[in-house]
Amino acid sequence: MPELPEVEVLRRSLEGLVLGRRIVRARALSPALREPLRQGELRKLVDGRRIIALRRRSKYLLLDLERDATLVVHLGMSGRLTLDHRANPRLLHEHVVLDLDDDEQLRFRDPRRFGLVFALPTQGLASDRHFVRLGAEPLDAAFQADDLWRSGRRRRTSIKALLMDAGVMVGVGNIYASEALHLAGIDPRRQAARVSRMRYGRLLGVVREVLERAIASGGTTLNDFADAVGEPGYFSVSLAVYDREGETCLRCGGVVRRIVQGNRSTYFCPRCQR
DNA sequence: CGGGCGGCCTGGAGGC
DNA sequence: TGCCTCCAGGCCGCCC
Repeated sequence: MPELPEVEVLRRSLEGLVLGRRIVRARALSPALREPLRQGELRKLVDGRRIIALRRRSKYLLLDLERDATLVVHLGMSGRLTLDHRANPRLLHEHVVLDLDDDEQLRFRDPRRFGLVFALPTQGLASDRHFVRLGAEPLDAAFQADDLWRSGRRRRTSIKALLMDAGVMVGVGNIYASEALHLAGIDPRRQAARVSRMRYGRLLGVVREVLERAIASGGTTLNDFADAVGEPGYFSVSLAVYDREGETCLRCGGVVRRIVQGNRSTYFCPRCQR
C-alpha cells in the first residue's frame, strides 16, 4: 500500500523530528525481512552518526548520515517507522530499533515482512542493485510527458502495467495507477502502444496531480500506513475508483468495475474510461 | 528482452 | 462463536 505519497508523507514528518539528531545505536531485533537484516553492517555504518538529510527515491526512504553513510528503509506492505519514547512498550513485529541521543527511538516494525532496512555508503547508492534500474521520478520536472510516451509507444503491455513499471517511472502502485487512469479517462486495459501522444501528455499531468493531492492529505491509509507519529492519512475518502467496485462513478454516474490485471485488482469506470 | 505469473508474508474479512 | 479460506500488493525471480 505505501506508494510514493505515503513515503513522502513519512519523509516530511520525520524530517521535522529527527533531522540533525544522532543515532547512538542501531539494534536488529528480529532479522527476518524481505532480505535478512545485517546487524554488523548496520551498526558499523549507523552507530554514533548524525542524520544530516532525509530523502526519498522511489518508495525508498533514505536517511543520510554523516561520514558517507545512508540508512535505507522500504515499508513494503505493512511497514511503519515511528518515533517512540524509550519507555513505550515494545510492540509485536518490531525489527529495528534506533536509539537516538535522548530517550527517544526510531522503530521499524513490519508484520508482513515485505519491508527492507539496510545501510550502505552514500556514494554507493546510485550503483546499488536496489536503485540501479529505477526509472524517473514522476514529480521531477525534468521528466516530461514525451518521455513517458517514448517509454510506452512500443510496449504491448497494458497502460496500467506501464504506469506501475518502476523501470519507467517510480512510485506509482496499484492505488494511484487506477486513480490516475480514471482521471485521465483511459481504459486501464488499453495497450500502452495504443495510447496517443496527446493522452500521454494528460496522463503524466494527472499522475502528478493525484500524487500531490494524496501527499497534501497525508497519504492513503487503508489498513497500515501511518506517519512518524502514528497519524493515518486521509486520502482514502478522496479515492474515485479504488476499492469502490459496484459504486457510482462520481464523474459520469456509471458503475465502477473491478478487474484483475497481472494478479492485481484494477478499478475503473467502463463508461468514462476509454 | 518483454511480459506474465507465482511466491514471499500475516492480519483481517467473509462464509458457513 | 469458531474455524477455514481467501485476499491485500511491492518486488523479485522464473520461464516462455
